[in-house]
Amino acid sequence: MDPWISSQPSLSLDLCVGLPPPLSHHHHQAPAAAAAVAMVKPKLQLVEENFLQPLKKDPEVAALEAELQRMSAENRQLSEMLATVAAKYDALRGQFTDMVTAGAGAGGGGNNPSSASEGGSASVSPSSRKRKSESLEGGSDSPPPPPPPAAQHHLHMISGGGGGDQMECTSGEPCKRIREECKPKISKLYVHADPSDLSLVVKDGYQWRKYGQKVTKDNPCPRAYFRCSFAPTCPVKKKVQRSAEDNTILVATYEGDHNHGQPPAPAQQQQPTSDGSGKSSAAGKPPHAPSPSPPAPTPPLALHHQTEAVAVAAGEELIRRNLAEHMAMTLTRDPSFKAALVTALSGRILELSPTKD
DNA sequence: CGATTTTGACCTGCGC
DNA sequence: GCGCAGGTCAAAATCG
Repeated sequence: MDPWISSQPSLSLDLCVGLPPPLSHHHHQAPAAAAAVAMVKPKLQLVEENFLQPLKKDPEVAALEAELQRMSAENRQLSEMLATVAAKYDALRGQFTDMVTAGAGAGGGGNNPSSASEGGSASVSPSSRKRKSESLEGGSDSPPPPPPPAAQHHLHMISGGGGGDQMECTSGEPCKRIREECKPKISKLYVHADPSDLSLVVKDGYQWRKYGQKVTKDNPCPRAYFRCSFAPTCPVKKKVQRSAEDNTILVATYEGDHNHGQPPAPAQQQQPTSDGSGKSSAAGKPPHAPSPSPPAPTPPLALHHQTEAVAVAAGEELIRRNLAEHMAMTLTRDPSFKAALVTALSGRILELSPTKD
């Protein structure tokens, strides 16, 4: 089992009913899970407020303690269930990793069926972008683009390295080769998204402005084109498209390099805005910033020169976040879990109700 | 009313 | 040269 899971406060199912809430720092670790659990939080707070009041009678205290013990037992049960689920997930993840590794070894770079089309389009776009770059920025020899500091539930991140593995052209076409070399670095993110969520929004901490959408040939799902709107001169572009094979996977392709720091709004809360409207959910724009603290001293710029190993490490972190959110969503969507929770809480509320005596 | 999204038209590169 | 497909533009629509 993944030790990380058991260390996550928001995943330990430690509801702490009746106790001062350990509202600690898990916002930084598993914001999505915290957000999901927040659905039941108001009820908990209601209970807590009553519980923190001076206790009236000893029998009542005894009853509450008994109830607390019962809840604790239930909590332990749920924790065990979670451990089992996590173990199964770990096994599946191992299998998935093996499959990906095997696929990469055989395909030589194309580990995703959709990556063929992505790569194909990427090989076309630079030329058109080149003509633009001639007029816009005078040959920015900016460093290779960074994998953006993704703060969402990413499944996989691949730092494409526009210069690296895509330079396999041996047909001896100098012009083509030069074009390839001028190509901005491309990195891909594989993001797990709710299939019902029709919006092609990948919240990665940056502000994006959508400037186009296109249905591509080999994928019925439209591809959305985004531009970094935080800085007018930022050359970074992003393409987001659902995987043709798995509708729950969003493939985000980043091109270019941010020439600015990360916007102040952290992409921490990834409330699944699965309203399908895709309207007011500005692309990549976090709904609101929970902490008014100023932006960190431009971590993205620091990340720009990270090695691929770091990118992989970030991918691991993202996988964990993804797991956290997925589990939280699964739990909160489980009717039996909700029913049990509501039963326990309503019983407690009735017990503490002033109209009781 | 300004910012953002939508969407059809246009441009460009590539393969045949 | 032609057609196709991807990428971008820009006017209209929409939202806060």
